[in-house]
Amino acid sequence: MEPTPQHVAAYFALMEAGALLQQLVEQQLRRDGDLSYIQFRVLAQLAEAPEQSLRMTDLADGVVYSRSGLTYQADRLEQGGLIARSPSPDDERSVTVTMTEAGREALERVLPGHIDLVAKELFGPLKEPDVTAMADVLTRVRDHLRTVPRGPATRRRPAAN
Amino acid sequence: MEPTPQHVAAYFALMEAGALLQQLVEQQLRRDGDLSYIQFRVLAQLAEAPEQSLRMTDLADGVVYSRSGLTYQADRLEQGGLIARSPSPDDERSVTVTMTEAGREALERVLPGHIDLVAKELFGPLKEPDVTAMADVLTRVRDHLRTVPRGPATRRRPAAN
DNA sequence: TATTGTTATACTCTATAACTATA
DNA sequence: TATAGTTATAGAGTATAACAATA
Repeated sequence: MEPTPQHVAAYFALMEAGALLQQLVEQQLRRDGDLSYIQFRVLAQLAEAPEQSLRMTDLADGVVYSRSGLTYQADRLEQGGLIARSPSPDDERSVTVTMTEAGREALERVLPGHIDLVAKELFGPLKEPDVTAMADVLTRVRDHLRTVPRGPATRRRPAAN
Repeated sequence: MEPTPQHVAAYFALMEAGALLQQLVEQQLRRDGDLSYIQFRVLAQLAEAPEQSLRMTDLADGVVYSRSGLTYQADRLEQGGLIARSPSPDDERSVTVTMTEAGREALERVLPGHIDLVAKELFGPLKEPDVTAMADVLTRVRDHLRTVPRGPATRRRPAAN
């Protein structure tokens, strides 16, 4: 299975573009709101959730994280006053995470620069048809990749024990 | 500047596809050759270089790394016997990094699985025209992103001091 | 027994600044 | 003075396993 130069170019371009864009995004989020990308995604998920609340497990699913890793990030966000944790009403084992007013403000403080950055640095060099093609192709790639078993972060139930 | 749903979809798909693919790649490299992606890239660069040798600075440029970060990785690779460091002949300040035979073997041990993985998980869901479109669009995005000043890793000379 | 979440711990990686040596 | 590279150190993030509490 020899890959063609086109395949090699596409692979490298995806890996490098993804890494570079993420670096820029993290830099912007850190500068404008002292947030990591993970923390930004946690807040963004809470913002879309009913009552700005989700259980820890639901957040971990969305962010593709290990449990303890999410606990770590939740600790950070709680120390900063951006989220609050409370026992869940229905299931006493669960912890409900709620975005605070300060959390919403942090998200809103960061969003305009975020949108600007993406518009300028990602879409700047593209024309409309390019955006359509990119969304089409990468959505299919992402949807496939989501189905591929990954390491510890995804393995909720070890395959064979 | 309201982004269209197409723009949002393209942005999220790129970020997530890039992250998922990188996770899979790192998992494969670790499993097949106990290499991190960075270490893999260092070895790949050395493999293409004349006499399998490059200076530390050239490597840092290629891998987009801070100096001390590269020293750390070089230490690891040297401990594993995959590279060797020697004083440069022309410039006594420089260190020339050379891939050892064990380094080449590690690279070759890892490459088939790497190519298989990418063929299957990245290009599996795509048809040929998709690959062409992806290479075209993402190459332009990457080339633009390369020109954007990033954080510490790139800042060789601080802007204004 | 299984699930939710936390804790303790160790490890990897990255960044900064101070430092040595050479150009 | 500037450049190449290392070192010391500190900090962020992640994974594992053990744990407590609830289902």
